Parts: sequence; C-alpha cells; structure tokens
Amino acid sequence: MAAKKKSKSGPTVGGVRNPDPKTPENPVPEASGLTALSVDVVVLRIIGGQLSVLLIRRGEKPHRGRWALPGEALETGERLVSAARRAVAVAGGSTGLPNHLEQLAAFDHPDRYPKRRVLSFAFVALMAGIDESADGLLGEGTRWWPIGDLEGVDRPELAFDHRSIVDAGVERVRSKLEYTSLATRCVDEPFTIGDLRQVYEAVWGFPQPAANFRRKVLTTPGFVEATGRSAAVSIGRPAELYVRGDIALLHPAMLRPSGDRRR
Amino acid sequence: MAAKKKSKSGPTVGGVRNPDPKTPENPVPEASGLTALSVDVVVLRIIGGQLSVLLIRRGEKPHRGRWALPGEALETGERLVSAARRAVAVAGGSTGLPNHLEQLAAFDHPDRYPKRRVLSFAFVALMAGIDESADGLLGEGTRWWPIGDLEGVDRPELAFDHRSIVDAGVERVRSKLEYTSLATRCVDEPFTIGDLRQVYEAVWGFPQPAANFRRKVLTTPGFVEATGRSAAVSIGRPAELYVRGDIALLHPAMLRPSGDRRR
DNA sequence: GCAAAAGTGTTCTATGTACACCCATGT
DNA sequence: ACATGGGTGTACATAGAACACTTTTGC
Repeated sequence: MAAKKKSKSGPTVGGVRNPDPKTPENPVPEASGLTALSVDVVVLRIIGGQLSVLLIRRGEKPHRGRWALPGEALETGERLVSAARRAVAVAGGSTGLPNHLEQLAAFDHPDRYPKRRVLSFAFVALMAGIDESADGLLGEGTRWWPIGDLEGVDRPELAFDHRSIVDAGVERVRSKLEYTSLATRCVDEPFTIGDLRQVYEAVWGFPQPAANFRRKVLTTPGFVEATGRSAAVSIGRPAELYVRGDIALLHPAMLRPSGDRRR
Repeated sequence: MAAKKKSKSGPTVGGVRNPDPKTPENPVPEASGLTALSVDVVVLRIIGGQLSVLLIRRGEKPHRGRWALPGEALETGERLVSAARRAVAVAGGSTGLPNHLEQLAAFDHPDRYPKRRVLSFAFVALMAGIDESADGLLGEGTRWWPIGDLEGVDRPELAFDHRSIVDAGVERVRSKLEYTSLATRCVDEPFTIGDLRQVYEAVWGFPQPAANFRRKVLTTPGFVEATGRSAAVSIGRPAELYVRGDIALLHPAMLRPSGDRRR
C-alpha cells in the first residue's frame, strides 16, 4: 500500500510530506488514522557570538508564513538519520555538512499538526564556524535566527510545536557541552582556546573568565591537543593552535555555575 | 536550495497499524512498505541489591523462546507514553505503576525486526521497592533479570535489538542518578538514607561510602526532606526517615568517580 | 608606549575522599 | 558485652572562582 506515491502538493517543510488522502494509491482515508512520520532537525550554529538556529519560512498550506525547522518525510525503509541528513542538506544549501547529528526525541502530540497525525523525530545538528555570517549561502526564505531573538519583540512565529523542539535541542546542546567534547565540533580546526571559549559563551549565553577557562580545558585530558603552531594575529598576542582531542567524555566536566541545568 | 525543492522521491509516509504479531486483530498484511510503530519499555527495578530488568519469554513467531522487553503496538492516534504504560501494565501484572517513565530513543534499524519494518520507540520505566522479591506477581514467562546476569554464562538470549535498548536504558538511568533526584523514585516513602544508598549502589554497581554518601545527600538542597521519625529497626541503630524533596535537578550533583560516564 | 588578547601565578573557597570515632538498638 | 548499621568529626586533596600580573603582537 501506498508504497510509492508522489504527492502533488509540494514537500511542505515542517517535516511533512503530504500524502494526499484522496489519491488512489492511498487507500486509507484520513479518518482511519494513518500516522505520518517525519524528521525535524534543530540545526545550530554560532554566528557572531550568537547561538543560532536555521529556520525556513513556510510557503505552503498549513501554517503558511510561519517559521519551521528543516524537515523531511521519512521514506519507506529509510533510516531516521538519513532523513535528517537530507533535511539539513536541503535547507542548508551550500553551508556544508553538520559536524554532529544526534537523535533528540519524538514529538507525538496528536494535535501537533493540523488535521492529520504527524509524528516527528527531532534531531539536533551542529555546524562548525564561529565567525562567518554565512547567510548568503542559504536559500530564499531561509535564515539563521539567534536563539535569543526567538523571545524578542521581532520574534518569529514558529510553526507547529517547533518552538518546543528548538528548546529541547538547545537544552541538549547546552548540557552536552558540560560533559562531552562537543564544543570542539562547533569550530573548524585548528582552533584557539579563545575560539572554544566563544563557543561556550554563545551556547550558554554568559561570559567565561578567560584565564580559568583556558586552564580547565588544558587540564581536562584528551579534550584538545596542541599543535605547537600559533595563529595569525588579528589583534593582541597570537594564540596557540589546537585540534580536537580523542575523547568524547570530559573528566572533569565543564560545569555551568548552578541552577539552570538539564533535561 | 530553498526548502521547497526536492519534490521527487515519493513521500510515502510510514503508515502505521498494529505491528504486534501477537494480536490476532492485526489487520495489516506483511510485505507492504508500511512501517509499523511500536513501543518497547526498559522496566527497571531493584531487587535484592541488583538492578533488574523485566523481560518476557516470547512464545510467538519471530524469535520464539528469546527474551524480549515489554512492548505494545502504537494504536491509532495514541500517544507514545500511553502505549508505554500499557506495555508496563500488561507485563508487570500486579506489580504496580511505574514511578517514572520517560522516552529513551527511537530504534530504527531496518533489519531490527525480521521481514517487516518495525520502528520502535524505547522508554525507560522505574518501579519502586528495593527489598521485595516480588516475582510472584508476574505472569508466566515473565521475570526480572539482574542486569549483571545479562552477561553471564546463563545469560538469556535477547530478542531483536533489545539488548541495545536495555543498555541504553540502563545508561540513561545511571547518568540521571548523577544530576537528578531520580533515585528517590526507586524507593517507597518514607525511606532511609541507607535505602537511597542501596539504590545508587545497585544502579552504579559499586559501593558508596556510607558516611560521605549521607552528607552529600543531606547537603544537596531539596533532594530529601526529613520527617523527624525513625524507622523500625531490623538491626543496628534505627535510621531517620525521609521523603522525596521538591527538586528534580541536583546541585551539586552526585558524581560517579571517573571514567565511566554517559550518553 | 599603548591597546588588546593570550597566557601564568596565587589565593580563597567549595566540594570530594578517607578514615577514625561515637550512637542506638537487638541479642 | 558486642555486633551492626546509623550518624558525626576532622584532615587532606582536588577543583572552581577571583583577580593580579606578565607576554606578545599591531599600531
């Protein structure tokens, strides 16, 4: 049933490809409760010191005009991570491949999508690069939104339950910076300790004392590896260059100060 | 490119019906490209100082005789957590309701289930009680397996990818004991600090120095709350009784010694 | 020299660890 | 009395926070 079919309505982002309920290939009327499966990806990147999420302005039917996460329908037999990679590739244009991609959670509220039930698997993706604006590489109607701006007066209206998904993704990354070496995935190699510090500051949203930060990183075995080279200087003393270390789990961890923790 | 590009491949959404081969009312023939959705639950409980998982010996077609997690097919329009609760209720007999139930991850390998694609959402459930054997309450072919025994010579052969799911569930709980008050969900109220220590020892698999453990718990604000009462004695000095505190996230955290960490 | 960012030293405090010791009960 | 687990005291080691200071570049 419905194995191969091509919906006439476009692939509305937001994770859902539309199986038109009326097509003959789809014998199951809507009321029967066919569940559609999709993947939505919280693609994160640091731009100008701000943790930012990739959003797409919807041009199609449900929630037209609202901002949605890149998403794709799960194809028959396809693995979730594969659909997630497609979503990133489609939305990110020539921005490159993510340095990290992981499952986040399933979002399954029956009313999260209008009319039909669409069950979504959320992923989180991280793209490297902390300086570039990199906005030009994106398609029309696609842009990086600093996550701080999701609250402001000019905040975008997010489609479906995508606001919850973004929050979950951001919190996942925030907490993973504490006890994994994930931050090194947000910078291009080689990088300076200052680059890494910018990652923590952008993701956590508050400043890190430079001197102590440096020591913490360097005394955590396997976190980063020295190259012996120094960076070309922009201003100030040239920084030493490092590459990613070989461990995934930090010990000791880089703990956030206090109350606002995780999961 | 922009989000609206990619319209080629068929959007075949994964349709869903009852994947559970045990239910006779399963109307969906195999061999279609339909994706079945199910929920599997890693139900954990501490029995005799051992973290144990509830497994069911399969009596049906695929993987007959192997041990499987309690699982249910997702019904039309049903929420995942609801299917998870059903699975626990069905398998647990009169063991009671879980004190904790959370989403774990989706397991989606195309070959995880023979013949047809069955996509499974894994959950973790925790049942309270550290002493009772509580085995009599279970149905035929259902028992608690200490997770240490999943390795031994008499180890059960697990069905499908359930071994991976169990591992993921156990690791989730192990790490959550560090930074949340989840351990208090594994004991009945009121409890003693010693009870709580037994939880940590069972889950982590190594002893906790009693004196320091007590201090750590009591100096973590909101973790437990004193009742003023004392336990009836079995042997030794009667212990003070506590109830669960009001916070979910521990600060400071109860950190495991070193290398073996999480997620 | 000055500004700016990198990098080092030092002090203070919070938290974790080890271990000795006392307490309250049942037998 | 003494065995047993509960509970306290204390000293030491390690990790984080604060802050002063030195180093190396561009201008």
